[in-house]
Amino acid sequence: MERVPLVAAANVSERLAQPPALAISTVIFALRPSVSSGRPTLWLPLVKRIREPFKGLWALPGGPLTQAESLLDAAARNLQDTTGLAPSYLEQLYAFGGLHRSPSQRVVSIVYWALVQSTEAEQAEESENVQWFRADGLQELAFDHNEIVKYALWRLRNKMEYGPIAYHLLGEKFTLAQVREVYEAVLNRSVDPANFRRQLKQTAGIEPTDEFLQGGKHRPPRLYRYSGTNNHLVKTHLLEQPLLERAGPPGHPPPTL
Amino acid sequence: MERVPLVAAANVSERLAQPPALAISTVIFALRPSVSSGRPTLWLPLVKRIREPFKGLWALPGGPLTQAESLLDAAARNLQDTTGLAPSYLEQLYAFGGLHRSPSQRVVSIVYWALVQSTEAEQAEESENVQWFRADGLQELAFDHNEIVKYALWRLRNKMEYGPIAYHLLGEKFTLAQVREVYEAVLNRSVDPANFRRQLKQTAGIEPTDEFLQGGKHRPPRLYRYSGTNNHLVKTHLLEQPLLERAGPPGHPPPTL
DNA sequence: CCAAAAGTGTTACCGTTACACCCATGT
DNA sequence: ACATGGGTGTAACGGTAACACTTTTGG
Repeated sequence: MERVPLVAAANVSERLAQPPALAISTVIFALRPSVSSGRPTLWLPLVKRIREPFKGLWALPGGPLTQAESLLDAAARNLQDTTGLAPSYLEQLYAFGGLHRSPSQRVVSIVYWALVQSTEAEQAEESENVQWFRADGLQELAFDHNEIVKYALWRLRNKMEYGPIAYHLLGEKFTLAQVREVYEAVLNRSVDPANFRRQLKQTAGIEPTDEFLQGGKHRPPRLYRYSGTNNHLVKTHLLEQPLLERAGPPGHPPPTL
Repeated sequence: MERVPLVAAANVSERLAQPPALAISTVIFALRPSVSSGRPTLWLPLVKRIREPFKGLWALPGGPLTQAESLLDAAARNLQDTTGLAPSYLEQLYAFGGLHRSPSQRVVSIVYWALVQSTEAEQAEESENVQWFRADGLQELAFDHNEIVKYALWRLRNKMEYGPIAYHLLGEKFTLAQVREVYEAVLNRSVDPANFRRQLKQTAGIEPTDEFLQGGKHRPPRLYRYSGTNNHLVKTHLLEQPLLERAGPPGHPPPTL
């Protein structure tokens, strides 16, 4: 929400003299069962604009950056404000600073993206002005937010292919099949269960528990736990380059809006 | 409640009311022959601070974001301003927004990183207040700029392992051995010439010319040309996820300063 | 006993790595 | 001729993909 104190009837020269406004927005992903198939799919919460510009359209949660907050804190806070949830993973996506992103004023948005555990996501608040939508096939959003979501999705998919982040969409304990479902949902392709299992077991940070998931129709699968630094929420630390995390910035940063 | 000496006579509440300042900085890489070995190594230009804070220390080139510029334009401009050069590659690195990056004022810096062709880099301007330094083993810099450079280096190295960016450090035409030298210089390890050659030839976007580099002591190597979208300088385009560019955001974003 | 998911074993495939070898040129 | 980097051939290695197979549960 690039809401900015409308600068009343500011004349042009005055507007030019002012620095660009700075806002934080967040793309929040969570898994929810699809209405049709019941299988998990990606959803995200949006906020309805209650004033111009783009009044009535849906937009990413966000707000101005206040003096006392770091960028990360600001992102976490507006995640909390809109959904009532705490992120399981939170990372900077990109800074969007095109000249005409907002018709009324020059705004630079620093956008974060977050993953929320599915167990918590069920309790997420909804209201008249906050609703969840399927991440694919979104309607037209305010500002350049369609592009931003598209880019966030690309990042999520890209990262899921090599990084240990799928767990952040699940609860504390999970079966390997559930992890596989996450991959299939996010990457939108089927994955061989046998090979997938082996790859996961090689991956450090994923530990078997003594528990098994009961209540299924078949052989009860073992539950696992993710023991990677749980603070993936906050300080992704000081530039050690981990083995698995190939990473690198977006091969393609998004259009320079 | 730390006392901040600067900011003239601004009282605290006034400072809190102001939005954080927004600045653009750029980490500019170019290859220059090492003084000792003569082999190419990574260098970058820094600017000496002529006022507080950190007066006398070296810092990344940068400045405030003006109303009329996109983020990318601003980065390109201050690259031009400090070195007199045009970037061959330019990409957003990260937005740094920690609370105490600058002692006097809250500043959010959106940092870009750039590659400059070695042919041009030779003509780069130097002066009392602008000098080039070897990218590794830098002295203490102003602000959090040591961290930023460290992160930019990590990104460069990471990207070089899978992306077609080495060419941006060379001239228009180059031998495969020169490309290999770039890899060796940046990644700091030796690369098998035979295998490297084959990998490059598979890579799309690199085309042989009819010319050969004369004047060497041995068999003249063929010259090649990079025909990838040359606008890698500017619009890295609309989110097509290319095959080679695995990419994904920094596995680890830098410390949230 | 049967269906279906959990979990294991095995093999083919493919890209990378290591390194032996030939080619072309200046001295 | 010979030293040296340019350039090609080839075989071992390692990770992934495909898929047959065994195990364990509920019905």
